[in-house]
Amino acid sequence: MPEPWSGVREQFRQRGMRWTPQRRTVIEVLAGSSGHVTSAELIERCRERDPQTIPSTVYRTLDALEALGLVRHGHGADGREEFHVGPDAEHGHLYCGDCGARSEIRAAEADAIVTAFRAADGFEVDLSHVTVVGRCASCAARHAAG
Amino acid sequence: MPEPWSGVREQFRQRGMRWTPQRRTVIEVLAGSSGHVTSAELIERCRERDPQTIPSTVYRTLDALEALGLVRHGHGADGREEFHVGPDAEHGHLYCGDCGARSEIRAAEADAIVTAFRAADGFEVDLSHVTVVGRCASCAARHAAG
DNA sequence: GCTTCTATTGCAAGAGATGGCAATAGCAAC
DNA sequence: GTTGCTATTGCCATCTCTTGCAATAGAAGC
Repeated sequence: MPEPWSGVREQFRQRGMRWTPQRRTVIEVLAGSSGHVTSAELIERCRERDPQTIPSTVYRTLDALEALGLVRHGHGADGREEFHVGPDAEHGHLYCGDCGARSEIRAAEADAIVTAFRAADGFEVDLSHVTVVGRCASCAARHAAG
Repeated sequence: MPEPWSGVREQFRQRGMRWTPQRRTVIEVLAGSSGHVTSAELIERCRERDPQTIPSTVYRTLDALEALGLVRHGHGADGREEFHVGPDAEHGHLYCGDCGARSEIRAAEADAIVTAFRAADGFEVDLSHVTVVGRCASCAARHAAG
């Protein structure tokens, strides 16, 4: 099992949580995923491995993994849940409302956001939970022209 | 009917859309609201005026009003829909994941965000659709201390 | 007022997400 | 291996939001 999943079972046990086949399924699917996954995708892929998969169990497993810091969740532009896997979990997203393009928020912009809020309010932004909606460069240009 | 609702009926008609009792109900409720409203609240208040209110009609009316630019919708921290009413519709939100406190993003921070993305990607941020999640000043302090 | 066109409604069905609760099954201890 | 505690599961109910479709009812023209 690739990092950061190799020690999950022990992490669970150390916290008095149990290692179940259902959780193993979810974690195997996550280990085979990269970047972002929507809940629907996750459930779908879990069902490929185990057709008996129950959605609420998947959601609860994800909650548990989030408590362990192994995944983070955020909400996409339509408000539906998305999960980020792995150590590069700390990033937000840009979403173009016109063409649907998605990209990650880069360090420079991220810093601008975090710093602006920290300075003004002392508010500590949770970047992984940020989805910024708007219009990407090409759509903005097309819109301005046409 | 207070601004910006006084001319809604005409705006509807000019676009070939119809003025119906159901829409009137929704608009009256919106006119009596300020700031943010969740869909659930709206439906609830519409039912107080007209117990026959059907949720899907409310949602479709809100879509129509958004097309007219009279309301804007965004997604709260939990991904559920929220509507902003009136001319000050263009603002984002801060949400504290610890204590649940909500506040509006002020002009200074808003500028920092908009400018950062415009400079870096040419991305035009739709502020009204931004909800930033994190930890408010007092919760951050409490967390750092305890 | 009556007719006609068609935007809207009401309803039913469905997907996504979440919580309660009884039954199940990890796993630690013997 | 067996026992006991209780974290989890599976299922059901609920809530939010969306879509399709037949029936309804605005509103413009006569």
